[in-house]
Amino acid sequence: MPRVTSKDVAREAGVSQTTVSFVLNGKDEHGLSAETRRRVLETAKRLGYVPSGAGRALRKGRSKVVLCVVPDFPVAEAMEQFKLALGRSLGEAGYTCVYLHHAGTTTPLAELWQHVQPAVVVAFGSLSPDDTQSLHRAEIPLIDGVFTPDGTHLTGLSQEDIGRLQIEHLAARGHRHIGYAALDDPRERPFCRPRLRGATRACSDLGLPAPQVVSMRYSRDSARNAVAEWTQGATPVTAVAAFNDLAALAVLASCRIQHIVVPDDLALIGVDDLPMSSLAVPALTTIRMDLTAAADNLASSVLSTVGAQPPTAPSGPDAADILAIVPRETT
Amino acid sequence: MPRVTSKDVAREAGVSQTTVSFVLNGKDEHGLSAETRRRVLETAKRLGYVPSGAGRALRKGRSKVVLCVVPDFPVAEAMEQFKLALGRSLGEAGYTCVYLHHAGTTTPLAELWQHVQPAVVVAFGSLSPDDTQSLHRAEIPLIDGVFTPDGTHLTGLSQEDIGRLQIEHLAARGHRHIGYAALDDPRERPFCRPRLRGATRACSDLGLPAPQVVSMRYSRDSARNAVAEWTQGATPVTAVAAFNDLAALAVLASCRIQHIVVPDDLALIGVDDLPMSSLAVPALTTIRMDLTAAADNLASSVLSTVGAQPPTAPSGPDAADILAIVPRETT
DNA sequence: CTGAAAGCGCTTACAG
DNA sequence: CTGAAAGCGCTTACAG
Repeated sequence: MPRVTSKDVAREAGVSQTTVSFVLNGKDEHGLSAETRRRVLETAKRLGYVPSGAGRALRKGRSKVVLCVVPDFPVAEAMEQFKLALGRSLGEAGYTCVYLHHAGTTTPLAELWQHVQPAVVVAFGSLSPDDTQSLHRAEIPLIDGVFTPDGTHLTGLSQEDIGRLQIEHLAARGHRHIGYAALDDPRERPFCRPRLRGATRACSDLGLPAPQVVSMRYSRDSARNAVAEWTQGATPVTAVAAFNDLAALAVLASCRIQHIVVPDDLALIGVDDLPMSSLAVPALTTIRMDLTAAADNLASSVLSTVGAQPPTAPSGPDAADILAIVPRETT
Repeated sequence: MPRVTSKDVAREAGVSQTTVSFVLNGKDEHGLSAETRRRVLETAKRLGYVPSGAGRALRKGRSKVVLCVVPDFPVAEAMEQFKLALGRSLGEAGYTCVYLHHAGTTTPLAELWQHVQPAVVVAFGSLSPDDTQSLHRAEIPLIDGVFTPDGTHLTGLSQEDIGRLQIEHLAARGHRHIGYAALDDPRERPFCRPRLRGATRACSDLGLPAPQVVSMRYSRDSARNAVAEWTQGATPVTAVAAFNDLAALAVLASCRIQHIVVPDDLALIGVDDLPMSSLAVPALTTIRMDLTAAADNLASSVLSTVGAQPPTAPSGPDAADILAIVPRETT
């Protein structure tokens, strides 16, 4: 059963291929009669016509694919929700949103652009200068650094605000000497650094001493050392903001082993609201992100980049709505 | 800067477009001279020629894209590793591996096939009958149910073996009355059921009573009830195999609240080896999967489906190598 | 207001 | 052993 082409629709509707194309692509300026328009639409639907991506891409030099490049970063479970939401929004606008997982040395990305000819590339994390340049040469628009501080306006999701929110929560509970659990993993750095910066600024704004930063890994030893640093200094810390829930959970486990009572001896707040966090004993206070809202914001940015939508003012939910404290037992 | 086409290569190398195509696609049967071949290859490289995906797709009706459809299932962190490995293997064979996150009611998948014209569709989880049929009509090969029991030969990853391994480990530690923590989430069912089946069969093979199955959710209450069921019956259970680490961690937290000593009162084994599992107190015994090996196996299946590789006997690492017990403190 | 025709870059059946 | 030509399905400049 051969594929239904626009030629078939044209013949069946008794018009030319040109007219079919105009109708289907909403080229109003040609002033098609309402009747012609209706008939074409009806015929296309009746025949189950689906335009050929290859045909269009070949002709226009650009496909209707939005290529999202995901680097090797430790994705939160929540990221899946983000992908679903982004795919839905873009799908409604006629774009197919597709993910490429790229850890450095696969095929050079450069080849890929030409191979796939995406309408736009969305890079989570940051692309290498080489890749950026090759994209530029291919005249493919790039939306870069979605989750970095520079990308805040794209999603409404501010990494800095996350750190700030943690500090504000702890300060509101009366804490003045606060520790920060940073993560010693290069893949996390793009997230960790801005969060820490936000925390540091919040301390400064609130007149608190800067947070006592300890860099740790996901291991018991590492968490133990971190706790020791926080509790055994001259001015021990009474609360810790952790880069994420996993780090917080490591700290929590370590406290238990060392008989440090949470939250009385040490309060604790994470980020992510992992399923595990509500199960921990005591249950972990954390920050939840509404990634669906963030994805919808990103979809708007993407669509305005490809000209499928007028550039919107950042009207969507702003950071205040995207981030929410989930107060539990560790603070 | 206009794109380099095969015509450019032909002109530059002093041959016809036909010859360029033959050389680049390895059509040996035409008996091209070694010299011509060399010159074309050299020229293509020098000009930085990348074939147009759109051109080829339009001509052949099929692109060099492998489309992986991921349903809305709670992905383990480890899945990322799988994606990276699959992308690398397929990339080496000239295919671009791309992921579509599809939660039911986005654009009907049917449209997508025609839009993107993938060489093959790989479905994690199972596709709806409608989607399967539309794929069939479009004559696009489908590799379905990658992580279901039916897909075991594709990856070498057997869900049943996971359950079996858990039971064997517990039995070797002397446990005879074993509980199974199943998960009350439809999205997990494709994984949970076969794992449970494997566990049940292993018990039967070992002459043990069938596992006492309790279905739970990721919540404290739910875990508490589960533990109560296991410990307060006529013949209490001395060990629990959990569907995954998260369920095991919920049980572990619940044991702690109820002063049930793990592993002395109740032994516990999970699946996944989450980062969190080594941090728990006591640290969780679990099963780790080598998803890189599984991905390489899948890549072979995919390539042989598209005819890019002779069908391989399942030569890769088999289940025994893909699954490994990680013994820790809970057993 | 609508249509005929060209051309995007590729592959391949056919002709030399 | 190699090349000229057709055609995949689309969009759009141009002509009526």
